[in-house]
Amino acid sequence: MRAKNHLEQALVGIVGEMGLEWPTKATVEPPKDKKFGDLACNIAMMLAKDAGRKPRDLAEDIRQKLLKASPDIASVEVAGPGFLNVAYGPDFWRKSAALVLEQGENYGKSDAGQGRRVQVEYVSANPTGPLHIGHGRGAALGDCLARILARTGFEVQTEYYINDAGRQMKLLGASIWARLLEIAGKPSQFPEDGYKGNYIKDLAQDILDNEGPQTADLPSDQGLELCRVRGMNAILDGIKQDLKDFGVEHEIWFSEASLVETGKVQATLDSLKTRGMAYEKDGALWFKSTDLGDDKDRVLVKSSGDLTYLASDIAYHDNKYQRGFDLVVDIWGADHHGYVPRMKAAVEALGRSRDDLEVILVQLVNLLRGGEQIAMSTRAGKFETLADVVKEVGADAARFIFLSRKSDSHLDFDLELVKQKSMDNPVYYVQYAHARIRSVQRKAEEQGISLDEAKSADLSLLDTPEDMDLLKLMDQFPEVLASAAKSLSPHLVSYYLRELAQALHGYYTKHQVLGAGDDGLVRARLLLLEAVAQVLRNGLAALGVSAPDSM
RNA sequence: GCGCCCGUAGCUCAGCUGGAUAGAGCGCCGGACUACGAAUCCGUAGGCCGCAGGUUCGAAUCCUGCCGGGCGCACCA
Repeated sequence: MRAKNHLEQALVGIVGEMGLEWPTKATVEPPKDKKFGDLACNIAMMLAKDAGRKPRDLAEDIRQKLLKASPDIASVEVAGPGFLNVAYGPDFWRKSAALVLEQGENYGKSDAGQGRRVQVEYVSANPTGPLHIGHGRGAALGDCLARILARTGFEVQTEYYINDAGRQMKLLGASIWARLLEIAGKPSQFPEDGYKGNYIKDLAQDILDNEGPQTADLPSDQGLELCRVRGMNAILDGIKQDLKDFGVEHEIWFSEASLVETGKVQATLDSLKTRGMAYEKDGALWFKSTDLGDDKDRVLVKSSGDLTYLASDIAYHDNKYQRGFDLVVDIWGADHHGYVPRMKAAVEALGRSRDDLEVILVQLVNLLRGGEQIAMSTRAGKFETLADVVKEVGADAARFIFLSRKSDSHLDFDLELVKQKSMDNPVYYVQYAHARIRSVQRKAEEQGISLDEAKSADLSLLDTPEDMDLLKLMDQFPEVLASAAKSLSPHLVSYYLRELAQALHGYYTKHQVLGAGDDGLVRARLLLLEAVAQVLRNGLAALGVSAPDSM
C-alpha cells in the first residue's frame, strides 16, 4: 500500500509535468513474476498514442525522471512492450514492519469508504426451521463483509429480515398444530405442504408441556395462532443461537409484520402510485417494473386484497433508504436471482440509483461426507443443520471454507475433508503459522529475550530475500482489505492470508530465529515475526476466524 | 422458449475493471527433523484457460454464436 501509493504519486507528478493526463485505466500493481520487480506500471503503453510516441521510448523518459524523483526507488526497468518495472530498496521495505507494530490491530484499516453508510442484510431465512449449511455460507459471507467494510472506512450496520407476515408462517403454525393434536391423540390433518421435520414435533411437545394438555382443546383458530407465534419465536431463538455459535451476530432484527402493521407498506404503495409506477388492472395493483428493465410487470396487491411479498419487500427497501443508508447490500441464495431485476427496478422507482442496491448471490452448498452427497430439504425435514456442521468441524474451519471461494461459484463442502488438519482446509495452515510464531516467542521469553526488547532491534539486519518477501507481503495487506471491500469479495483476504502463511513457513524453515547466532539478528527476526503475527491476526479477525497461540 | 451463474492441471479452485513464459492446494513421484512445533519445507511431472468467430499492439479476461452443467421464469415467499 505504501509502495503503491508512493509510486502512483510519483508517476502522476511526472506524467503531469509532461503535459499528459493520467488515464483512469492505468495500473500500478505487483507483477506476476518477482523478477519484474516490486511494482509494474503500464502507463507508457496507455499514453503512447496520445503522446504520439512509441511506448518504449516514452517509458524510457519516465524511467529517467522516476529515478531522480525518489531515493527509495532502487531501480526502474523498461520491459516487454513498454512496462515500467520498479524495485524499491530494502530500507523502504523494512519500514513495513515498523509500521505494522506501530499500528497494531489497526494495521490494514483505511478510509477508502469515506464514511459511506452501508447496510448488509444477510441470512434472513424464514423462521420455519433451523438454519442449514447453505444459510451458513451466507452468514459467513455477510458477517465477513461487514467486518471488512468496517475496517475500510464504511459505516456498517448488519440486519436480519424476519419474514413473519406471510403464508409460510401460517403453514408453520398449521404444521405444529397438527402435530400437537396428534400427540394429544385428537383427530388431526397434517397440511399438504407442511413442514415435516422432527423439530416440528418437538415444538408441539414443548407447547403442550408449557401450556398444559388442555391446549389441544382450544378452538382451531386460537390453536393455530398460538402454534404460529410460539413456533416462530422458538425457531428464531434457535437461529440466533446457531448464528452466535458460528460467530455471527446481527445488530438489527427487522420484522416484516411491523412494516405491515405500521402502514409503511401502504405508504410506499401510495408513493409508487404518485410517481406513476403502479397501476390497477384485473382488480390487482401492479408495479410497472417493465419501465425499469424487468421483463414483466409485477403484482403488488392481489385481487384478493392481500399484499404480495414484493410489496412488503419494496416497502422494506424504502425503509432502509429512509434510515439513511447510501448503499444497501443484500445477500441472497442464488435461487432468487430472478428476483434481482425487479428489486433493482423497485429501488429506482423509489427514486434511488439502482447501484444503491448490491445483491450478492450465494450459490448453493453441496454438502458431502467422504465424497457422498448428503441430501437437503427443509420441507422434507432431511438436512444437516448448520449447528450440526459447526459442532462437527468447528466454526473456524467452516467459515474459512466458505470464505475461500467467490460467492457465485458452487461449493463442495466435504465434512471429512474439512475436518482433516491439512491443506484440504487452509485454515489450519494459516492458524499454524500464527501458532508457530507464538511458540518461538514463548521460547524467546524462556531464554530471557523479551519482545519489548526486540522492538528496538536494528532492522537493517533483515537482508535476505525471504525477509523482503515477508515485508513486501505485509505492505500489501491494507490494499487487499480495501479491494475486498470494493469488490465485496472476502475471498481475497483468505487467499492473501494463505500467501502470507506460506511465506512465513518458508522463512521459518530456512532461517533460524533464536539460533541466528548474533543477538541483534535474533531481535530483528523476532520483531519481523511479531509483525507477521500481527498481520495474520488482523486478517483472520477480518474473516472472523481465531488466531490461536497454540494448536 | 427467455434470463442469470458456472465451464482454467487427474480433483477442488484462484486469476476475469485486457498486458510480459497461465497460478495455488490436494493427489502422483522424489527429497528434508541429533536446530525455535514435520498441522511444515524443497523439487519433478501435469494445461488447444469448453468450442468457433470478432475487437485490440496484446484476450483465460471484452463482444457474438454454439456446446455442456446448475438455477430461475407465480395475483409463493
